[in-house]
Amino acid sequence: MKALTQITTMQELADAAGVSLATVSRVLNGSDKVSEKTKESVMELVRQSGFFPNETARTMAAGKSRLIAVILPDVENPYFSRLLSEIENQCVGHGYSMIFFNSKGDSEKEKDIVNKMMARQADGMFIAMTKYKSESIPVLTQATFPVVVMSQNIEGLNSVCIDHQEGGALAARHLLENNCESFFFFGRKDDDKFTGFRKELLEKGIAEEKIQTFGDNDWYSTNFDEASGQMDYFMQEKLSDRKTGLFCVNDLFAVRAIRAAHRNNVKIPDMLSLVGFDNTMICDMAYPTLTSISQPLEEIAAESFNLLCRKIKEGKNGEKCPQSIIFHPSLVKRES
Amino acid sequence: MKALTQITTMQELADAAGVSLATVSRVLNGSDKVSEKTKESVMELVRQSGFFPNETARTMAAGKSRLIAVILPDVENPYFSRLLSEIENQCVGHGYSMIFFNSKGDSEKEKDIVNKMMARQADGMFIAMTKYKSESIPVLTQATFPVVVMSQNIEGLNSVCIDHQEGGALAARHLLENNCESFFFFGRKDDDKFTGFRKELLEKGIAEEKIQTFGDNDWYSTNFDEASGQMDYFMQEKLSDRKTGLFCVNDLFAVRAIRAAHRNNVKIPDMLSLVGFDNTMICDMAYPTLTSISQPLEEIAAESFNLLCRKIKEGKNGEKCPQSIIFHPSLVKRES
DNA sequence: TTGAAAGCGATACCAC
DNA sequence: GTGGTATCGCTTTCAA
Repeated sequence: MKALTQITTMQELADAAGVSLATVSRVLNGSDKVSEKTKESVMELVRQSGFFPNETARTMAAGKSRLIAVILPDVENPYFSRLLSEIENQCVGHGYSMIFFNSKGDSEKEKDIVNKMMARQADGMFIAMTKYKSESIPVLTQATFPVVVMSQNIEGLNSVCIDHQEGGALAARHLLENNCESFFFFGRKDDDKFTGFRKELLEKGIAEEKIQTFGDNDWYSTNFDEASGQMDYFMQEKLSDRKTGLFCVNDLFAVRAIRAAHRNNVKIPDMLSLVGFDNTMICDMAYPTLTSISQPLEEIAAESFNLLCRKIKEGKNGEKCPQSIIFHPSLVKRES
Repeated sequence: MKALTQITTMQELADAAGVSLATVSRVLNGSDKVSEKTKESVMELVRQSGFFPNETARTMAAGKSRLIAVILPDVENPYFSRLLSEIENQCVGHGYSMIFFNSKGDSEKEKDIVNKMMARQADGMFIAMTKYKSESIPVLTQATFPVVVMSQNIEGLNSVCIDHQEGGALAARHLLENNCESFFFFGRKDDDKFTGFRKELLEKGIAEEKIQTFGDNDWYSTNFDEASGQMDYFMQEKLSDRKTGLFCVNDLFAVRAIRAAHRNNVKIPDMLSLVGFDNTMICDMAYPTLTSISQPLEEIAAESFNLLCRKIKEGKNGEKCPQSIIFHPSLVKRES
């Protein structure tokens, strides 16, 4: 007879309980076809021995791993670390474990990860991307598990995100209300945020030439020193006598703008009005505090998780009709 | 005959290659006891079919999962998100996948995670804790895999961290050099940082009553609104005519102090000199920029990983002699 | 309600 | 060098 603490397999537990391996399995999986009596005695033994079923073997036999992969472009961005925290909360709260990857926006890496996760029999995947046309999208579509994209609405894939154009429009409206007369976007021209920003401004009668962009890089990979240089240049060369409005692709860059404003003696919000994006914790840390476009992160995480779970349950059937959930962003006014 | 793209198991691959399952396994695991010729033909088939061996089955058969668990108290703290990023880099770079957990400093959660990870046959674990006497330590010691603690030096466990007392001493010296005459620590009295801070000040002839602490909570769980209130109170009631020095347990709180200083018209660094801890990205975002104690995060991550790998290789033998690696912190002077 | 046994897809030992 | 096969610890039919 084994000592209780030495029980490491269900067979040993079954022997100790005087039942069969199959019965122990049923008890542990909450099957109803077990008599209360045997269920109790088995559970008692489980408690006493502190037995945990081997999850690898479970995965192998059942084909489900209770493992969810999460790919983010950059956890060091407070927006993504917050997102990660919310997702982790959802996963662990629902009995899943989370495998995390930092992609740095590299689509080769993303593809590798998808393969790796298929090999691990992951049940599903969350991914946030930074490119609109990532080469990893086809791979994502053909994964053996459902994928939910959390950054943008991608055709053919389940997506949960905000309406970025609407975010841009909110920023535009705010800058207009603050009497700005020329407008700049720090980020890529093809960013939906800029599309919405520009559209709103044009509709409100702003002249085309009063709307410009700069810092046209992949934002996730731009190093901040370079951005700071661009901001300095902006402060020195681009400001007119009338009030200028600056909308930044994310809060991280907006804070760089604030620093550059200090360096170049540009008064915020007197000469320059500033709007960031993501409404991260750094908005309140900056001086002056940063006005920003807020994403309902908790809802995004929760709905993403619900959607993924639904797709996991649907299995191969549901994979043909990807779903999109679009949230509305909101403006959080602060001092900038 | 299966189509190439349908090959999902090593047996199928073996059939297609006209060799045995065992041979395929040898090829895939880089065994030398395979002729160049068969190795080439198998590899060719692997490439053509895009075959990936099932990692779950590998884990099951070999007993090693190439899975490493990481537990952090709070990814939203930029210090930890940076640490996570470095660790992820190490893990993925060395062929491991990383399962991530946010513990919120809850030792019950930590214990659960250890059990879960044993069930998943994790190869090792990194953990950062916030309590000196966490109840999860005994569980950590008895895990089936090696554990490396990344926040403090804990007896009986592998640890990689900085000398927190030295960090406190650096802060003290800096405040002394800046002519402060009274000294405050925002954080717990029993924090090593304070021990070192206080010791250094006393040695330099500062009177005991000139050294105080406030905000004596578990720092990871304190909500920032509460901290802001405490900072306001501090600014209003605790500053004397002579210059005051404030040392904060981390940068997050130090930034709250800066905000409170603005609100209460306290000039930094004229009336108040401020030192944070961790030297996170927010030091450069604050205004004035924040002087902080820096931890060599990249080295900490790299050495932690090396240590963990060594312990994994040693197996059951090496687990009896836990190792500690202590780094030196450094002061990064900025405007505060 | 219970038990026996067939997988799940690899690894690694033992023959040849 | 190569192949056959026991094995890892569980889930899940199928019978009883």
